[in-house]
Amino acid sequence: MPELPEVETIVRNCRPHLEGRRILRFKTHWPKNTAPGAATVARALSGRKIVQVTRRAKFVVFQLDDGACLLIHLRMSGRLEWDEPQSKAGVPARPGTHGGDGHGGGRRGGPPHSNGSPRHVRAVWDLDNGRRLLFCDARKFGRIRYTRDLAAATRELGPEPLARAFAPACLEKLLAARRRQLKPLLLDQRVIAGLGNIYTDEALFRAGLHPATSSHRLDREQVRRLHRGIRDVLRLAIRSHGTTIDWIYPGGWMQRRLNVYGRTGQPCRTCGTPIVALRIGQRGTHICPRCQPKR
DNA sequence: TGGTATGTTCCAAA
DNA sequence: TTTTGGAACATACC
Repeated sequence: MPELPEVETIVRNCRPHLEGRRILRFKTHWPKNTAPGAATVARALSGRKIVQVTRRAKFVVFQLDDGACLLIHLRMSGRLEWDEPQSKAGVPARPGTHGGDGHGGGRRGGPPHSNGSPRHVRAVWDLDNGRRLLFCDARKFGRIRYTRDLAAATRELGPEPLARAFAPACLEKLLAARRRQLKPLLLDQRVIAGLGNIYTDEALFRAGLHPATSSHRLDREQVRRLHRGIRDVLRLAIRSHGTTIDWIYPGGWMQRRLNVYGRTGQPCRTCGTPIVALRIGQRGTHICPRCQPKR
């Protein structure tokens, strides 16, 4: 699912269409994943204006005109889409009677829009300009959370790796405070917020570090390279509008620039050694065994 | 059919 | 106490 660069791209894309809009109605078809409860959130959002759309870690954040916030986490397969209200023939958009499950047609191939009707719709925002924003999520792992206290809701998250304040010394401190393998450490949102499986592998490759290295054993130069690797790969991915691997996230082209993720068996772009797939911390992990030697 | 999946969380074991 | 491994969540794709 989307990591920091994909979420950032989504936020930038929908920002001009959402900021200043008023929410007429919010309806979730998957109350289990809506906190603190479908009815409460629907009531709280009704009539509110979206004043700002931002990102924190992998959360899309709608800041509302009463100071409250709506946090959307896409997890593995969530997407934000637009449901265009009227077809040219004046036929109203199909409401999708129950749970928004796939309406038969357009089953084979193609993006969810091939049939004109998005699949797996879990929540809907009706806006004051007649447009409808949809939260679609095949796997139902996504989460929508309403809060009056954004700081409290995001208190557990680590620093933003692209923030100015995130200096090499900051990373050094985070790494030295624990003795964990680098890969699961970097994936831990409480340590650093926003990295996922793709960009963790890519950052470690750029730093020339093996993903199973213990975090407290890096010297200052290695920390500096990792810091650089994280920031460079995230910035390049944002410029590339994220990584498109499968049907879940369209529109990006970072996949052409990946060095190790998804390149098992292909030659390393630096040294030609075939890329190897490992399992570390239950996650598929990709390395160049020559550029990222173990210790 | 079985294995895998861009994520997070909870629990048990080391 | 900290770290690691496994399972669970629910579905689609190869």
